[in-house]
Amino acid sequence: MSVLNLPKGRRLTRQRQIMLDDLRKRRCHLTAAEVYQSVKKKLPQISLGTVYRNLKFLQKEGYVAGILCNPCEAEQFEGFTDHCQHFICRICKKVFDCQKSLPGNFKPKELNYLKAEGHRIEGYHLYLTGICKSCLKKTKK
Amino acid sequence: MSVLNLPKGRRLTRQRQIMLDDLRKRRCHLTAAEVYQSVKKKLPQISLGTVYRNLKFLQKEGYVAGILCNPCEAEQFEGFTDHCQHFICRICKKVFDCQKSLPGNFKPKELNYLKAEGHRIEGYHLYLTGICKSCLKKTKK
DNA sequence: ATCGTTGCAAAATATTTGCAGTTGA
DNA sequence: TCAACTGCAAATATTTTGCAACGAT
Repeated sequence: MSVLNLPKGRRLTRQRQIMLDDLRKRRCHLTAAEVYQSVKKKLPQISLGTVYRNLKFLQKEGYVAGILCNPCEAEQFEGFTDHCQHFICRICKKVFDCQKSLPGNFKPKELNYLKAEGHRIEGYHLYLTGICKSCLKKTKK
Repeated sequence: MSVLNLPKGRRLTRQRQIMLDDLRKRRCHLTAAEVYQSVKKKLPQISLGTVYRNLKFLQKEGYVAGILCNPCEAEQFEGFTDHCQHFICRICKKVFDCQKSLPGNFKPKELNYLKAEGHRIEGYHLYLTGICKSCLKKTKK
């Protein structure tokens, strides 16, 4: 169970709790429709509208990571906001998670520049782009 | 004028040329609708369908950078594929270009890992996330 | 002349929204 | 209690597609 610290007035509903838990547990990138399908198992009554509304809400509050989606078809969500490293094939659109592949996380000290400008940096997403092994093979044929 | 090196059979049309030039000249992130509006100045007859088709085409060929869009509303395109560094405010969705801010480009030697796996890495996008100065001010109120 | 590309318009998808009923704090 | 939510369904917005005409090689 993830803990949410919501601003005064906003409510922690079952729908939000389950959506967030689900996103975090699955550790992958989901479109709104996929989140809907997934969450429906525990909340058969939930509506797509609610999923959209809550994704925006969680995103605004910083609980759900941006959307990402490089050459991906649809907007996607994931349950982590701090940092992520991905490799995305521009041909097949497949996303390879590099979290474990890359030794050590990217900690750019250049961030100090942005901090000095007065922004608050909370995390980052690194998207490496190119062509994956499998698509390279097909191209060469 | 950007030079395109298209695969045999594919054509370099005025529409594609102008779209690419425009995307590169503007050096910013545009939705398909924005590209359409922008390109229309030079090509009043162009249709939205063509813009969508060509964005996908240019993207697949590697001429137009992925889509990006972190906490952005709609899919966005930009004219560079090699590397980009952005800071995105999760509240107002504004995108700050860090290209000039960050001294030196991010050249992760960890990329060797992916190369060893057989993938071809062509570029990267770094998205720093957080809350911008202006939104921070409003929050504190 | 051929065949990839285009504009147009319709179809398919995806996202947002109004509203009346529900529910968390 | 009661304003913040939700489900539902209708309204919008976005993206894709079929097709006949066009145009680059």
